[in-house]
Amino acid sequence: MDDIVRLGREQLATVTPAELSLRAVARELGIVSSAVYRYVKDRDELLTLLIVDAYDELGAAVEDAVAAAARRSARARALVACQAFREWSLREPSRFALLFGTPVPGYAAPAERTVEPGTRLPAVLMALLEEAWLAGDLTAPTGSVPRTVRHDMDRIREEFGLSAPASAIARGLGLWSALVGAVSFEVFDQYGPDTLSDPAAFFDLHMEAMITGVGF
Amino acid sequence: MDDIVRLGREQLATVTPAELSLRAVARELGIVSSAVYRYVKDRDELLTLLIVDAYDELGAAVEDAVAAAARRSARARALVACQAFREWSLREPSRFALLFGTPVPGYAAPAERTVEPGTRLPAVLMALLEEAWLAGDLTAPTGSVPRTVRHDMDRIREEFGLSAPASAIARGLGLWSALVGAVSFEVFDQYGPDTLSDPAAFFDLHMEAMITGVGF
DNA sequence: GAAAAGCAAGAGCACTGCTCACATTTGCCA
DNA sequence: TGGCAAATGTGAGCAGTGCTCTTGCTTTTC
Repeated sequence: MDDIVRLGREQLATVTPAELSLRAVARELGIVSSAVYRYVKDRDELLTLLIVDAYDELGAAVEDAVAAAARRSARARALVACQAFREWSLREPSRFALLFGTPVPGYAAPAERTVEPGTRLPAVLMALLEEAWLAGDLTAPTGSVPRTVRHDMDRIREEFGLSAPASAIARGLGLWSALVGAVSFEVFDQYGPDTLSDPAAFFDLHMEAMITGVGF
Repeated sequence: MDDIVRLGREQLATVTPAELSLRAVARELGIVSSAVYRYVKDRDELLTLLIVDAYDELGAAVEDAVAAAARRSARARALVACQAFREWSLREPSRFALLFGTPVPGYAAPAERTVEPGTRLPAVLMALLEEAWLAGDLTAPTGSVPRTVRHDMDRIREEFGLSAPASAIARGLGLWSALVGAVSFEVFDQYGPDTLSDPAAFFDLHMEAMITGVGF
């Protein structure tokens, strides 16, 4: 099992999720293709394993980076988290695609196995937001929040035990999607060719603006 | 040729770009698979055609929406553009994935055919930004812009003939990536299941915040 | 030592992209 | 109208994919 996941992960280094091949895994394992089905029900099953694997590694990378900056401000650590996210993603483009790119065809990730590791990342951002809020370092955004949205944000507050106001949570969620968008642009080469000579600097600038927008 | 593109587009309504099948197109065309190669060099060639097709339709949808709101402020029209982008994407998830999702395996879009239609969208945002700037309705963000980024932004300014300052251009580009990120989250179901009961309201709230952040 | 699991093999099905030699149809020009 | 060349369609074939099923071997368990 470990070998299968490992080989799958290795294959993702050179190949996009959609073309991940069970037969290739079997080949490298020195085993006939059908034998793999002893251990893994499906190609989808392998994908799920790899998704969880990637979420875990990415989550650990971000958490470690944040922990290593423990003495800095919540705002600074939020930027650190974004940078760690970006760096992991650029290092592992295919695994990033697995998590945040086009979902593979008929595959629907089983919620009970992927939601928990998948929330780990936004949870880091939310924890920093909460910390800043409790320390009085977060200025809640002005402007009203629609009732429906407020309701959803309140549910999130409850679920994660947050005391920051709904408007701030909404901004945090926005930051999360913007972060993925920015990284996705880089990994998938969405900026035109040669428009950014120093993508890291642009990313930092953009993310600092986003973080400021959240109220940090 | 038109039939091939049309059938490809229809196929993309039910299937992701990675599993777009030339044979299926041939089948629905009542033609043997190899005959398609008379008209289309490659599967990649068909993908390119569909990409251009999708960019054009999406670009037109956004431009039309903005034009239909011609009497409103630049800021309001920026939100309209974002909403039009979102709506088209939710209506055409596979084509959105074709443009902004995981790039298909070995395929590299030929720049000379896709860059121009692809810049049409950010161009809309930039035009609104420029308009607001010229009207004095745009407050340029404070804070310094790193030299490398400034240089890149200046090149963009020149290319598009913009007079807005580099810092504003950078914010605009950030808005563009954040927009794609937000829509991608919805189309690809990245928010957890049932976290947003009213995604449209959340999107509007988020985008208004982003647009404010740009300085509109 | 025998029965019962666990594991691997290999054939086979339906699908994909793509190539190539061959047949047919079409349109144009003398 | 006849003929010819270009355009178009055919079908077989190669290499690859996911997946299933039957067969056989090996290891564990009783």
